[in-house]
Amino acid sequence: MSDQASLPEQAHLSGNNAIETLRDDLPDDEILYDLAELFRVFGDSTRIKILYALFESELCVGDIAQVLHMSQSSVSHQLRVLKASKLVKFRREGKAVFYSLDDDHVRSMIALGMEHVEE
Amino acid sequence: MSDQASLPEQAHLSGNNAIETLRDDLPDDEILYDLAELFRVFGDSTRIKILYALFESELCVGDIAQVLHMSQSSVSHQLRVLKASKLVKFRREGKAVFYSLDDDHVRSMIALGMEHVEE
DNA sequence: TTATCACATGAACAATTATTCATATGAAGG
DNA sequence: CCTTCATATGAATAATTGTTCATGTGATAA
Repeated sequence: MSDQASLPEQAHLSGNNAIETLRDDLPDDEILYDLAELFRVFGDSTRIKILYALFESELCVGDIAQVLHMSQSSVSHQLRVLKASKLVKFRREGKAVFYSLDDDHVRSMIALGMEHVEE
Repeated sequence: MSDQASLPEQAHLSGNNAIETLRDDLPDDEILYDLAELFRVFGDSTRIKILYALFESELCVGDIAQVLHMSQSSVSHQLRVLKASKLVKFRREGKAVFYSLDDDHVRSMIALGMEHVEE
């Protein structure tokens, strides 16, 4: 976290305290951390697959596991993460728990990401 | 990666091969991996801060380090990651290297993420 | 060339994390 | 009650990754 030994302190920015101004214009650290955390949740193949599987309809945990060829435990663990970030919601129906995308924000995010990936 | 010992195979999905159909509708694994990887790049506080710092104007490495109170080495390492994902571009001017956002995709992504974070 | 500045990079370490295995919870039916 | 099915969760392990430190590269100026 501390600066390295000898920074030349030679700013290329025009103006004297341009660096401080720029720093003060950044959102609070807490907000930036939450933002990074949100992206981190999307940043895992398994979770992305789960979200994609839920694109068209809600699914229960076992079905997600079968669709993705994954263990029930692993899926459940990741659903927990997705739940914590409010990316999915769920409802109970007997023994089964059905998960679905929480809102259209999720679709928008993935769609935007896809645009970049597909160049 | 292999399935767990004894899945009951009791699909809740209507229809017999609904599971296979859903699986086949998913994008290729490679694409989903790339998508996750893109989000993973956004999923780090340092890189998010760097991108934010570049929102208004291009900056050289040393200035970014000063704005974010980080070591030059750490910034450089992360710029490498951002470069590899085509989120930033750069140009050389004498000894300094100036980085800037590659396109408006980056702004859109961050803006969308912010909407979710700010509830 | 030699010295210095700005940046890049390799290695090592610490911290985070996704999966597996085993077990616990909770609902429905007998 | 007891059993079974569906899901959740805790612990342990392996793999990934961000930072630091030290050093390398490339450009400018004397």
